[in-house]
Amino acid sequence: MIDLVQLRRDPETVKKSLARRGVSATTLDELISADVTHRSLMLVAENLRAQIKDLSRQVGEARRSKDSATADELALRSRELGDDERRAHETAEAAGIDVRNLLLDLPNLPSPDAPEGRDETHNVELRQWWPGMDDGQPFPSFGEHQRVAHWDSAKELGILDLETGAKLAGSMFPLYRGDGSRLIRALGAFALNAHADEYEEIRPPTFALTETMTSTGHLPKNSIEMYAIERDDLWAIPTAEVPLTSMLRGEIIDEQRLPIKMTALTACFRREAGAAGRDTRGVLRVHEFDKVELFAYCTPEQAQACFDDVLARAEGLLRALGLAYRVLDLCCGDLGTSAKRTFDLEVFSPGVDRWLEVSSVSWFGDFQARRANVRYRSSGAAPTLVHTVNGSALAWSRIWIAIIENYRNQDGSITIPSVLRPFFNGRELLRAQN
RNA sequence: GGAGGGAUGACAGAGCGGCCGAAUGUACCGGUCUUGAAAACCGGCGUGGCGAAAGCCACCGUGGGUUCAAAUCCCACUCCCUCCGCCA
Repeated sequence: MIDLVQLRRDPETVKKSLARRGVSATTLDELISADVTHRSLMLVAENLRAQIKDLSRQVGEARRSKDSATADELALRSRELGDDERRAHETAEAAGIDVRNLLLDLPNLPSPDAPEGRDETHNVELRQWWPGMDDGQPFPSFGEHQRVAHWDSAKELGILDLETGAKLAGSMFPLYRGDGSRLIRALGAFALNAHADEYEEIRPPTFALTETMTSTGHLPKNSIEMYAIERDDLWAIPTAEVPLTSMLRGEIIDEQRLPIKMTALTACFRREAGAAGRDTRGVLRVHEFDKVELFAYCTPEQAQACFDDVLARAEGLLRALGLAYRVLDLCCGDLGTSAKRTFDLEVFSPGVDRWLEVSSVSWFGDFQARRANVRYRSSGAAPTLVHTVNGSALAWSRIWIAIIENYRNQDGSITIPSVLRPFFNGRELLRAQN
């Protein structure tokens, strides 16, 4: 949620900033006038309320001094005002809901540093990295044995069973088996271990209440993207960002505690409505996948350092896994609703012959904190909204693809990246199993 | 699932339907005293909205209701605690 006070004080700046992401000035003018209406209606209602309270106070005084004639008369007047007050209050409240709805619809102001652009074609590639690059080697050229899509090679190895997954939960719910399953587990454990030095490990609930989803901004807008368990008013989380952002909802944090850094490995659920058919072969796009998330609540001053740290950790994992990747600076038009700045990490996978998004690192400013009402206080000062930063490190279903495809050998076996071998009892190869 | 108890400011903990936005204690901030600290004493100390300010309004788990007037009465719900049952 953007800052309404800022919009009031400096509408031009807000308009200019949001125009970069395609929000029209008319939309903002609408909000501004709704806000004016709301405030004037509120003033009317509050004045009536003040009069009623004053009269009621006088009734009490009259009663105490046994002047019941005056008391009755005052009570009657107050009662008459009551009907007006109720109506005024309802009108004002409705106007307030209008304002809130308009406000909830608006995306965050992009960072001044975010590149211009309407859609993903305008994203800026900042850099690439690949194994051996630091020693002057060129981008890897891949052999024919690596040009095999994972849906073929993994099936051959017996580590991915999409048919059985579909039998259990429908299409796009993958079932990994044997070493395929173990590889997923290894990746999650590897990442959590890597982050545990500075980030508190959290294992949150996989489901969240409507109230929680709303405070993170996932509801009401994105409801078709999420799985719901209506009977219990629960939603399957699309990312650990949801529970982590809400952990300190409504609280005022002592500045000394910031930054608060957390990491969590959870399943993530996405309905991918409308995505069927495109880029969905194998496990390119699935309804359920595991992801390790990094998250920080921080002061505005700490935000840049936190952002850099999350990005560095995500990149660090990719380097440790020996996978070629690139970093994209998302343009204004491609930013998620809540983000001010986002860097995506994409890994190259030769079998499907494309870059796969495996991480998204975002700085949200106080946008999420305003809705979730998370603030901090530095000694004596008024509470201030925190900033939030988060990023995946990493989303495993696509890393899994990249490993299966990049590390495929001529005989069809897969070389296990060295950092993962401890999770395979030291084994180096992943072979066909029966 | 059954029975009972509870939910008030950072924490603890009062609060006959009417000067209660809320006693008191602790913590915290400022000051006096002190070489310094502690103690003692004095003062301050919730959040949000509107407003230039004075001030007004809202908030005592949540949502309704009764009343001229609700933290206080009524109803529903949520959460927590204790006991019983069931069970990874």
